[in-house]
Amino acid sequence: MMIDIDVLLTLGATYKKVAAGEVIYNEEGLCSFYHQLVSGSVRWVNIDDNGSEFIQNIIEPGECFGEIPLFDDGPYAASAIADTESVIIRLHKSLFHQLLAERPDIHMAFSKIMSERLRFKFVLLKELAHHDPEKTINTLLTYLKGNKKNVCTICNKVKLTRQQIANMTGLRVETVIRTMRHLHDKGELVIDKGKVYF
Amino acid sequence: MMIDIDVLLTLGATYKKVAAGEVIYNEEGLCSFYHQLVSGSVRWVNIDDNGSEFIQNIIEPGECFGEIPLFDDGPYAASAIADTESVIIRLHKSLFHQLLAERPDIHMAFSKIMSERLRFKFVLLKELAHHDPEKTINTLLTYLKGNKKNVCTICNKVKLTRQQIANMTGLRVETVIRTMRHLHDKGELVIDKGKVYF
DNA sequence: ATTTTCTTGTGATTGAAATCATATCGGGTG
DNA sequence: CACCCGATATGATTTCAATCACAAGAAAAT
Repeated sequence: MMIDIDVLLTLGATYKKVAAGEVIYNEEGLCSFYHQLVSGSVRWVNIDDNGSEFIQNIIEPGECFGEIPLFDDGPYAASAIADTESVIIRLHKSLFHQLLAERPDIHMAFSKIMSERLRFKFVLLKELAHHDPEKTINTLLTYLKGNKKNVCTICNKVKLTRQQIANMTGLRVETVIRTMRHLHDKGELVIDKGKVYF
Repeated sequence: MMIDIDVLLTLGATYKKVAAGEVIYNEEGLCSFYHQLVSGSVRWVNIDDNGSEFIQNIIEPGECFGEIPLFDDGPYAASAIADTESVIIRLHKSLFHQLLAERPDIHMAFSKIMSERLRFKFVLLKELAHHDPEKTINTLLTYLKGNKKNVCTICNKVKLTRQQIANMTGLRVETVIRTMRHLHDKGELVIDKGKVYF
């Protein structure tokens, strides 16, 4: 859990319900709110001219998102789109800064989150630069597993569609499918009803 | 300038001189210090099994580096190597945290730096995923120019070797050379004595 | 229940960057 | 000054992911 919901509500944060597929904010837009996901699923994506998506992050309940412009005052670095019907809680930027000033412990927790996200980018960037699909996918899945991100609530394994893996790595679906078959043959993962469990 | 040097010295920070090529700390190593570059140049790199380097960042005087593990308590995400003879100033991790607690303004400035670095990773990651060398190089150089990073002190243009660009983008030198010749022919940059000015 | 859409799946072809080879240039060093 | 090394330069070849084409299964929408 990022920031306690009661704390946010006390300061005047408001709930917002978004439908599946709804755009919460757009890349390049200006930012006036701190966002935290209460329930559902939100993906953080860059969409290019041909409509293809690069997934920067898949946000789970309790996590914040869109935090970059809260500090550097630039535009949003990526769009946020609801994967499923979701509830988010929003706090106005100025109140958010007030909160950080009053609660150094929350500010520190925030710095930790930013560090973790930066570390994830370091890892993935290094891996993408190597142009080795098998290593890239393996590193991504291992990282997610180690950080309990995008894990199936029932079986405790990382659960992503191959399309999502493709969109997180810049590889094509076909390449991901073929590469994962390799990993599957080596017994490093389970494919059940088409879905990947790592 | 990141943190005022006098503030650091008052808290007990110490100077350290490193020779060109010297490794300041190694990837995967544990972190006990806040690092800030006083003079010289430091590159922040991942080195793979075959010895090829991926440059995460080229640090200039006044900037901090190696800050990720200060917050998430993991190992260093990359190695720091001095490009030229450099002077760094180091503050013990515990004292650094004490400083942040005492000086919310410094903590906030730090959050801003982290945001900017995270944003840079977002931009580059999205670009690498597209597999378009010309766009990747153009985006990298435009970003650096916009943020006045790695800019020539005399002519105010971004100044990098093509090898460095290759190491920052995961492209091969030959590809960068060929691509930049294109950009040069289009008049978008200047090549002088082999060096690139954008 | 049926249509539509998204995802998986697989083979054939292509294209662009990686790789290999080799040479030259320029800065720094002993 | 001569030497060396890193960076630039360029052509030839290779390789492997992208692309194309097409099919079928699963899930969501109507």
